[in-house]
Amino acid sequence: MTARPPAGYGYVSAASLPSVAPRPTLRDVATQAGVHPATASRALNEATRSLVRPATVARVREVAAALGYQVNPIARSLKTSRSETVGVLVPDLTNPLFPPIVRGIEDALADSGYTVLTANTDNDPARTSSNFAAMQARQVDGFIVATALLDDPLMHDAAERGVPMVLVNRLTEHLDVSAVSADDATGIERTVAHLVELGHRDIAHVAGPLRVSTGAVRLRAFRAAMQSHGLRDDRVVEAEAYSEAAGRTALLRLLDGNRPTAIVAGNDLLALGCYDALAETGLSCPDDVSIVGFNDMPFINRLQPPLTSVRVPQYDLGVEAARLLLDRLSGRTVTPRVVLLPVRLVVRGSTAPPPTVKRPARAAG
Amino acid sequence: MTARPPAGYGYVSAASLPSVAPRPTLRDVATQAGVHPATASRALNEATRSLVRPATVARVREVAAALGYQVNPIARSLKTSRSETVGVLVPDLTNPLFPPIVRGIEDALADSGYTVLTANTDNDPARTSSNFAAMQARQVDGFIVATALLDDPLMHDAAERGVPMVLVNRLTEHLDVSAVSADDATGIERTVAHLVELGHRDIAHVAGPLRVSTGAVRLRAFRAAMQSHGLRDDRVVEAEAYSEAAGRTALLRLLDGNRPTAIVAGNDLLALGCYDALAETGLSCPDDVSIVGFNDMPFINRLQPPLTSVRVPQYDLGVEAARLLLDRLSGRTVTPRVVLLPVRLVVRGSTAPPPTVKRPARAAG
DNA sequence: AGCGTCCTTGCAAACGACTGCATGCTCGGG
DNA sequence: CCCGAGCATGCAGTCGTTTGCAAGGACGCT
Repeated sequence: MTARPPAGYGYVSAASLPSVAPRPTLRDVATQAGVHPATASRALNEATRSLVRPATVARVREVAAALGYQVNPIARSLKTSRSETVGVLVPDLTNPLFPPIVRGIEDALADSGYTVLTANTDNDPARTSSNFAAMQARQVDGFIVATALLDDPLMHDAAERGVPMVLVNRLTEHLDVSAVSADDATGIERTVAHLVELGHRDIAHVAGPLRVSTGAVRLRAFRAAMQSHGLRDDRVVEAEAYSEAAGRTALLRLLDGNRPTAIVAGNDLLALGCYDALAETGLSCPDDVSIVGFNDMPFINRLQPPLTSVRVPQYDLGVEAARLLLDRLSGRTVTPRVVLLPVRLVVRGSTAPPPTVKRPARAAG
Repeated sequence: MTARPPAGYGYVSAASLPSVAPRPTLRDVATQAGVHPATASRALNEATRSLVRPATVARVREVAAALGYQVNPIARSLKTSRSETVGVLVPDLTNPLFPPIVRGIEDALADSGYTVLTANTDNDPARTSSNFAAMQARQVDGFIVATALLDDPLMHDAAERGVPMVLVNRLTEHLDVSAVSADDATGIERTVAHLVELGHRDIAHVAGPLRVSTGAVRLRAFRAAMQSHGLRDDRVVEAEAYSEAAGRTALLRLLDGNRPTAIVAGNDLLALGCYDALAETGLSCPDDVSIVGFNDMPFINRLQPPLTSVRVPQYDLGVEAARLLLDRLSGRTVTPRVVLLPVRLVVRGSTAPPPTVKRPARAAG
């Protein structure tokens, strides 16, 4: 075996091409500035800069700039065991709920020099565990978690050990961690109020999976709201997942009995599924049944009919989560906080007064 | 100042709690297995395993498993100057085109043990540069770039220096890098053929920005297709961006003259903008004007009317890009390749035969 | 029986930055 | 004029792995 340069990098003898100049190291800067690497390090480092004579600082920084020096985050991480990187775990980036959140996180973190490692868990325990472990191994300084499963032992342990962690759009009662979420309860409350105002009395709820915190929270809010209006709060069916298919199935099950005049769907995807179910049953929205979604996904205003939905400030959710984490990382805040962001009911074409023909005993007019 | 443990990690005196066991290091494994760290390293490392006696390998691996040892990627990176990490640059994760691509990339890379660093550039040169630099500093092994701007000097230099890089959904002629893209030309060709078959002759193109490669490619394809049918190929207006607003503006400009019976939009967002413009002008789609989009975004089948569009296999685009990059990183392939993935025209309600009233001289029937 | 050759393993030097400690210098006060 | 304090800087070890080199042992062959 003859010695070979590593393949793939267009390696050439130094004579022929201006061979790729290796990135300058701290030592290069130091030498060129006529100081010891330690001094250069201190001069370049915000926190230790005060230990170095201003003139020296200036000289070092000049040289560094001239050489285009950038610290090697890897070497730094090895020594400091921090990485200026945070891990973001989402179930599925393809779900329109998450991109704005992730975007908000990235924007907010980038301002502080952090970068983001993302992974999709599909809410699958195995994937969650392995992704989480991989991120921990890469020394991420903290986590932002939008995944449902907090039962993951790895994650649970980590949280209890005090690994910085913020939950987005998911709450937990078992664990003492910061979380930021939309004010789902108020959203549901307004939704119910809106429907009641339109004249609905038979209102059903197609709930998201109850093992997911949003599913449980919204169901509870639905019950509370219905009770406060003195209405039956037990017309509820749980969807198996937050998906169109699950929404369709759930509503079909519900329509089997005597049908409600309005449906509060656990989220927009479920609402879309409800559209399908209604279409299959020959019912019309909103003439026969009104439907309200949750999240106000992009383009949902262009559906037929445009969906009334609760707008969740997803981007801000991400930004706020990032802030919480940054506070935690900087040591400013240590006690977990829960932040609820306000929501807004956006009324569109999918909600209308109930059909009066519903009570055939009365006059049809 | 009394010495203080670093804040925020629930630090306690070693006696009171089972203090957080630091992750075992290679040295721990070695000691416990009664070998030198170097041997342990070789035993644990796929590529060097053959240098170690099988019995020793087994012993080391057992101990490693028992201790729950995982290599420290940071230390490894420092030594090998590779990071098992790739950088992904997208303009905006919030644009529904990109999540599936990113997801495909992540899934394909995860299988090979790579993790993904993502950043949004907004197609802004400054953001692009700084993100790119930050990723390079973090020793990413390669890049997958979905951003329009290849003029970025940093990126351009990097590409020429042979930094592994794959373009997604963007092509370039100035640079010799691998790229994977949808077969846009064929998509447009099929679109035009479909419209012609329906009876359309006056077909216009609302093109995406021409400085973006997809904009240019699709325009060229449109011209070619029209010519091949012997039709006028100059009814074209360029949108300033791939956005609904730009699509609306562009079409309004176009409708000023005598109007076409069908519109080929540069992508779905532009098509949505066209919907708006038609609505404002009191025209109906598809009765007065047919519209075709590009990309087949999620939920676009639920619009009013459901949009005929060219389906692009976005997820596969991401997977393929990841594969190309992996090939490159493993040194198997060094010559750049361009991969075009097949597309499919999905016909829905936004396309119909042209209104016959258009030629008032003829019979109205 | 001796010697050469693998094969297996150990040694130690990196990779690049950070940091506790030591050192040398300057300056001021008595 | 001397000494101590304090500031600025240098020294060297360290983080956890990888890897070229060398050494030791076992084995086969003559």
